[in-house]
Amino acid sequence: MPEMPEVETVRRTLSDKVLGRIVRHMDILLPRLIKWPSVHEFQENVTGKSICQLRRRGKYLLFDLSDGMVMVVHLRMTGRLHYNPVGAVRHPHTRIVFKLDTGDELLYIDTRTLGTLHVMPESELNRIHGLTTMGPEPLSADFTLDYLRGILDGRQGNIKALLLNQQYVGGLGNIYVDECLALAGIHPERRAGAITMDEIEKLHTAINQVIDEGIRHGGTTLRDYRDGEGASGNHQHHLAVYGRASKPCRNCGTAIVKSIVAGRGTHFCPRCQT
DNA sequence: CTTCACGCCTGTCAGC
DNA sequence: TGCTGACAGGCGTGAA
Repeated sequence: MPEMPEVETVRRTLSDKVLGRIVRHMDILLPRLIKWPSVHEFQENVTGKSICQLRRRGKYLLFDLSDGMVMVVHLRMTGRLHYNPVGAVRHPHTRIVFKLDTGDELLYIDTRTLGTLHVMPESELNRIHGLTTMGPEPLSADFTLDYLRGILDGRQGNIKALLLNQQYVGGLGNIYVDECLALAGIHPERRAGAITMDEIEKLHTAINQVIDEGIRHGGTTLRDYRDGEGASGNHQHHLAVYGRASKPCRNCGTAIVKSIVAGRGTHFCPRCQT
């Protein structure tokens, strides 16, 4: 569900509200979401600490706690973090409640319960494989045109699978990959290594532009996604291809095609993307 | 090494 | 109305 723009929006909408707050108590309603260390240790390591900083890396959210511990949350498909003012009713799919010193709550909500939570010292974050191996993010200084050229060079797989792989580019997911390829005019099944220099430039620009717009629109709400205050995003109104199967391409009017690429539902314009 | 199918979960929707 | 199967924004694992 949430990709980089959504997770970044959650971070922004939550930061002001939780920074400096102390976690007084936790209700872990669904213990199996805690992946490290044990549920008991997790509770001990978080309770009584204040939240000093809220960071994001790719699709991970990192809560820096007052004693150097870091709580790492990944929302996977349907995870949400909501700031819940004192007395407000809890979402029915609330799985973990962080009770703050103000009486307000931070809720971890997750319909499909695929999300993950870890807590560990900063120095041990390498326990989380997906964090350790993550490639540079769009809009970051490391995500250069040369870098993109380098990871495409000689690659036999299709471009869609490559862009979905967090080891190459961190933060892209199924929606934004389709949107990036549409903007760059590249067919999702093109062999990555066969993409021309000219197209790689377009793709590099497209990735940065799509992610930037996604963030500026507060993310894409198709069904489940909400920001830290429970509000929907707006980027769903600006999508070029995702979710628009059989609707006319905004550029040429040809019907958008939906197929399966890299095992995922994939949308593209058969005329504009070659 | 890469690529693919699958499992993890619940909810929704199309088709019958 | 009710049932079944496909599918959904992610990612780790194991097999090929």
